[in-house]
Amino acid sequence: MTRPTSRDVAHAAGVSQATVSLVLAGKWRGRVSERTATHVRETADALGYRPNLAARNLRLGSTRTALLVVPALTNEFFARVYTGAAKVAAGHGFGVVLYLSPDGTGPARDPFASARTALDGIIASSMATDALEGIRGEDQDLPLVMLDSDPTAGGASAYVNIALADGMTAVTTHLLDQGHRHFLHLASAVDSWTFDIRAAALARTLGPGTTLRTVRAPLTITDACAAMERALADHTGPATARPTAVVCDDDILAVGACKAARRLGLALPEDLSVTGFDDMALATAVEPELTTVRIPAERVGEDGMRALLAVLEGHAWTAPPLPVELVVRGSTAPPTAR
Amino acid sequence: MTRPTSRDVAHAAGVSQATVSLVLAGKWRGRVSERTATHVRETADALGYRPNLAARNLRLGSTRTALLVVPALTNEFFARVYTGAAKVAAGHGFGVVLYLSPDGTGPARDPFASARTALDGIIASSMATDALEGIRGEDQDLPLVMLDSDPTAGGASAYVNIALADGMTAVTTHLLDQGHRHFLHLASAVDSWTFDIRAAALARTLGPGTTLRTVRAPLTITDACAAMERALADHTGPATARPTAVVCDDDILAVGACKAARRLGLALPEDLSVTGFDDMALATAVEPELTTVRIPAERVGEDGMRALLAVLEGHAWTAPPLPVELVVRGSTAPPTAR
DNA sequence: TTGTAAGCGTTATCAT
DNA sequence: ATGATAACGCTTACAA
Repeated sequence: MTRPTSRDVAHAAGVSQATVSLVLAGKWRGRVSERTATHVRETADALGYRPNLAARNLRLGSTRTALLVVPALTNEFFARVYTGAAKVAAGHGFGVVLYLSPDGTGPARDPFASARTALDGIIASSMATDALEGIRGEDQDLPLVMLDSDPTAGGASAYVNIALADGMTAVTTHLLDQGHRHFLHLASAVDSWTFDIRAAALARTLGPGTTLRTVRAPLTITDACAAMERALADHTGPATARPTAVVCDDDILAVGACKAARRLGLALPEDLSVTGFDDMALATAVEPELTTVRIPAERVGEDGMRALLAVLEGHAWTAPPLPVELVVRGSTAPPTAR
Repeated sequence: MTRPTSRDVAHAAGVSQATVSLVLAGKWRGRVSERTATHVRETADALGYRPNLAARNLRLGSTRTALLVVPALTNEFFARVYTGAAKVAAGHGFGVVLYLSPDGTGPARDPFASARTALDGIIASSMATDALEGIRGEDQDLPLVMLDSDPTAGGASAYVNIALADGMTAVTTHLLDQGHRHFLHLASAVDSWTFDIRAAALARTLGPGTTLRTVRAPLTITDACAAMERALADHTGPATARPTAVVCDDDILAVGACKAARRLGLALPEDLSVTGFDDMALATAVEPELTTVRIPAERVGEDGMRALLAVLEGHAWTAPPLPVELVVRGSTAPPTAR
């Protein structure tokens, strides 16, 4: 037996298709008698009727589907963003389909070919500005919500931002208070606004009498470790002042930095303090646990979906940046005099 | 201006809608002249025509969409499975929509309500057998591919399996060869076939003259650490033989076990050997790096999608279990005599 | 209060 | 080689 249609339900209940549609859509107030309404619902249940979404979408012209564009899922941050977005979407009868932007944050190539669904809107997380163009070029009038991206770039329907600068200022201040003066910034190699803003906040917070050196690495533990080993190797001689604190753009980078330090025989946190960013599961997996900045990743996804829903209903959507929290753990300590 | 339809393209090109459809579907061999075919394609490009998928789905009765059911995305294993499935799907013009089964592996409640798409098939990963019923109950005739699940349970259209028993046997043998005799099995608290088979292989491989104790914990680092601390606390006195090797169902559990050991003042791997399972990024994040069993997670997703595609084309699909690989790192060593 | 009918954009079957 | 036409299952005026 094939799946029952609304016509089958109508026939079985002895009413018209229109009545079935009205009842099941819940908009029958004063248009269908209470008695027939319940009767229709019962027969629909009995037949196990579920509406054909393709037909509904065709008729309605909307699919109640959002596309979430993220660089990768193996990064726990984006997995959490998806989880949050999907949760809010489900509560509103929406679906979320993922698109993994191929080259990390490079221009997204035809997201519609792979996410084979008609879309009501797009949510993009931590994308480079030029990647935005790649998406927007396809469909100029599709609502676009940007998460964790440059709000001054324009072009999007709404922005969900995070108080990243506050977070970076907080860790930096924490390290300064502990007496650190020589900093190494282990930055992400991908050129993205979300990382630029971290660098800016770090540089701004460091006052006079401090030194700052920047090293970039791809967002993997091994890459970060290698980059860090090279960077610290420059400081083996007593000529230049070795940094006593390493500020990382990300927990993954921080873990790599810790590995490198250990390989070079440095004790953590006595010889070197290391800080992360994001506070993912990784941060408490390692020893010592990472001092880091907690980002409410699920909340980012939730607000992204809320913003999209608002835009779709014609409302503008704005909200203050999501607050972050400094989490002090064992990977930071005052520098030991030597 | 609204999006152009095939009718608009037909009108602009001066041909009928049917011709447009044939040309764009690529099935016009000997039915449409070469000249008009290229003309149609050009006008379609010029107008920026893209077919309405809702209409196509309605007409064709299939959506070219698969539902992938996983317990959670924050577990890197499932993120990799998704990535593999999505990659293969994209190559065949298919989409993959995710459904996060709420309670880890509990019965999935109406996956269709949240993944609001008509589906061509379902791929379920590492689900408990009763969760299978929850899904299948909705649509009896929908193709179902089970990943990493009991192939003898029946009911699915195809199974993709992993040589987990081989992997567990390999780690166990590795530990036995190193001289370990007293084992602790840190098992997953979720009751799933994928973990049952690990336990069975472990018990089977341990010969006479060995002891085995089992402790269960939820799949988080903190839970694993707590469970492990309780378990090892029982062995503080010299009365009972403290285990020298902890075999874990998962890298996450293993990391938790390492933390617990360190808190109790045990040195790794001298005082205690710990092994993981999966070989996720976590395994090399910690110090010492985990001896573990590498599972080709992306490959699992890829084969799952391939199996579904085969089933949809009416072919049966079978393949040998995916091979796994023992990766020996620093978390295991011969037990030190005391 | 309920039924009739048109149309959403596509593909497939028939004529021409 | 091409065009007219009928579905696919649903929603929503409008008619009764």
